[in-house]
Amino acid sequence: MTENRIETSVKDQELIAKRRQQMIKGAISLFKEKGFHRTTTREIAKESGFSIGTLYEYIRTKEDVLFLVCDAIYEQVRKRLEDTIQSDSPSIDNLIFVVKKYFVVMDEMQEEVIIMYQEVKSLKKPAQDYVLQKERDMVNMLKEAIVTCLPDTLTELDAELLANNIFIQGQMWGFRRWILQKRFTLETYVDKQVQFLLSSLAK
Amino acid sequence: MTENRIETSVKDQELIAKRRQQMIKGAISLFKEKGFHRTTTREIAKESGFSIGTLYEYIRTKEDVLFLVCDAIYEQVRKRLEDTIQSDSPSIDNLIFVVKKYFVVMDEMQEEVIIMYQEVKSLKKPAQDYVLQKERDMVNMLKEAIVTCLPDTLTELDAELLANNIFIQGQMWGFRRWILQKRFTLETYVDKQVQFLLSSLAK
Amino acid sequence: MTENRIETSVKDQELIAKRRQQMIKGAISLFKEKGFHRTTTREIAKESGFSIGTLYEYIRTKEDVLFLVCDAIYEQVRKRLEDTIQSDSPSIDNLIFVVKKYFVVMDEMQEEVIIMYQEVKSLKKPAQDYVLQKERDMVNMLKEAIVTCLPDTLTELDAELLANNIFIQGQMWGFRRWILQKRFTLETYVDKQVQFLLSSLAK
Amino acid sequence: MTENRIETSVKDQELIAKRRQQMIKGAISLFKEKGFHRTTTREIAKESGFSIGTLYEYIRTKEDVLFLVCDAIYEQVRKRLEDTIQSDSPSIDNLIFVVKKYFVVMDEMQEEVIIMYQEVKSLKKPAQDYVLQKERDMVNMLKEAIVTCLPDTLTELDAELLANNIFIQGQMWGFRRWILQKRFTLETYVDKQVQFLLSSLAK
DNA sequence: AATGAATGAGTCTTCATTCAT
DNA sequence: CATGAATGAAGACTCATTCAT
Repeated sequence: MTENRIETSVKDQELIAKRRQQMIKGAISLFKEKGFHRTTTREIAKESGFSIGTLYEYIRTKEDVLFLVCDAIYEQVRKRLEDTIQSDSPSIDNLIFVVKKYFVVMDEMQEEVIIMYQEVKSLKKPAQDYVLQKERDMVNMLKEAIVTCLPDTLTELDAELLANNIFIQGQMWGFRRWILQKRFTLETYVDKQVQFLLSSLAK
Repeated sequence: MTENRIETSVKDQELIAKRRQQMIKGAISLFKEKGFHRTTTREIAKESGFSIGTLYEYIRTKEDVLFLVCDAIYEQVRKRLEDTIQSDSPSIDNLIFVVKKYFVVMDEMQEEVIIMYQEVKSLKKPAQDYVLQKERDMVNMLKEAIVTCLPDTLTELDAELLANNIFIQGQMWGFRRWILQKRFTLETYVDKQVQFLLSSLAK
Repeated sequence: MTENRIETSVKDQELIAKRRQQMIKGAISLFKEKGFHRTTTREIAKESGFSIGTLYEYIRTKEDVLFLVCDAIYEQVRKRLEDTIQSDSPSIDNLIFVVKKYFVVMDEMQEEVIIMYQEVKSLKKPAQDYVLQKERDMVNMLKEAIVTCLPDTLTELDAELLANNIFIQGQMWGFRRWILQKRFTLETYVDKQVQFLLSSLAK
Repeated sequence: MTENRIETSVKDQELIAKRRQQMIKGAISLFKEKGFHRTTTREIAKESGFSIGTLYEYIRTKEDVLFLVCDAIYEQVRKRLEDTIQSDSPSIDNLIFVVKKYFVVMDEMQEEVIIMYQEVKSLKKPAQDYVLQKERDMVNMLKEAIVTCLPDTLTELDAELLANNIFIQGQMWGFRRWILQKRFTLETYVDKQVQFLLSSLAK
């Protein structure tokens, strides 16, 4: 579930959801452009369409905004991954399909991923833990897909490492675009990575 | 050569080198702890062992410190990688040796790598370009090692992607230690990665 | 109208006018005492009756304060000169009246004039041009008064120079008080200057 | 005599004179460009051709430089005025000659005069008094010239005011060049001022 | 006498946060 | 609930001055 722990002066839950949606959208757009530290709360308020006073009705500190943003991004990635994975017919082809889909999602969410990579460490420990747990969950989803599609082929640990590698390779497509996207199209990148993967799995 | 582009009020080149060394050391220690944005110039000066005025005799802006730090870190990684790679007997075993050594270097420089990942984007475009070029250079070194050790096995592009993957996996060992180092020792991590790698290369 | 070009974070126009009034008053008082460069923004804020943060809600840079001050002073002089000049019965006596009135105004605004003389050059070119134009306007007002009251007596150029001389003599009464006010009362100064003026005009 | 009151660590009087000459020249050049407050002691040292350490061997504080500069400028004006005035044949024509010459000097020393006008008030009281006394002396020289050339025509006080007016008009030629030099050449300015002067003296 | 590296008090400016309306 | 003016702690950077060499 999306985070609820952040205190509010406002009672109306629907309103809170709405305002936070605006806020997250505005903030992401700004964080993409200038990063968390260089973005001011005033700018966030403005971009979100309300006043600085109103902003503080829905959060307690600036860091809350970052938390909300991180949470929202992870949630989005997770949902899209989840939709892809709920496959009924486990097979290698299915795994390939899942991986490819994951890379496409990562391609579409490049900027968001960059935010995560750079700013998560600005969160205080508890919030960071909360967010990183979501990342663990996602890696786990990949791992489950691997295990399901390739039973008896890999040890738990191998599956885990593989899931991690895939997960990272997806993120890096956006994070290291300055080097990767100069030399590869998304398609060739995906194809080649999948090919490496498969051949490493063949006995 | 380490970067010289940053303006100084001081003329004595040796002194500049010495003071900057102090500065970089102090700054890295602080950046590890609290990141670039949360570290003040005064703290950097103090940690470096001189006054704020002296700090500014050797740099122009706070960002210069970050640049110096990034430059120094890359340089260090590059040097260690270079030392490892200059092998005379190209072979698969040699490649494995290089890769393993690279992982060890990354293990020893975890904190520094984290700084790079999080703060490089805080540099202005030209400085960022300069630093990222160093990263490209390093990936290239790995690629050359691959091509040399495995001639006729891979296309240029394949070698490049492989180099990238290895490079990233090394970095991630430190960057994602919260997930990886909970489940793997350095040794098992390295072994398994190398194993995946090799099997993907076997014809 | 008084200058509006300076950016504000505050929207309420009335409040802006009020706060700027406070600010100008406070700043003039400080500039009189220690000059622009030796006055800190904090002092200006305090003297104006609000915090440093509030000060910066109404200006962008310290120089803005100087501009506001210069503008306000010129505006005040101009207004008082304007009130005096709108005469319906042009005559030598009327001119004399205007000149004498101008000297009185200059006497009352000695300190302000000193500020202008010393600090206008600290403004950046565009602001300086804007302010100096006001001075040209005022000289022109005097020139018009001369031409109107003494038609056919002087060439344009002569009138202009005369206007300049009068203008300067007025300002110098305050600016050079350390020499003039030791030897003259305002009254004798004015009388004598007017007398020189008249006799130089007599054919 | 040029000022001697400023303390020095150096003994060699000739050297002091030489270094101060360099210093004054350098400082004037800088003050013309950016004013006293915006010029740093480092810049002064550099422009003077020696190090910051050496600069402080010949002065005690930055204000000392300003004092030296002001003193030097006044001394220069005074000397040139003095040279002109020592006339043996007092007459109206002689007075006219002196006045015209004074205007020419002022034309040649415009920038220096501007410095004086703007910065003298930055001196502390005693230094300021010392410098302003020089100005009084010069006005007095003009007054003496007037009285000598036009005996029995004017009262002391009238002569004094006249001297002041002339003195100021000379200074203003440079100080207000943005308005005067747009409309007058030096020649017409001088001619017209003299003409006004004379006609005001004719009985 | 000359040098220039070191110092740190002082300056302008920003921005997260509060609170009266 | 919404607004936006007010606050002041904190931060980057400058520069006059000193002093060891």
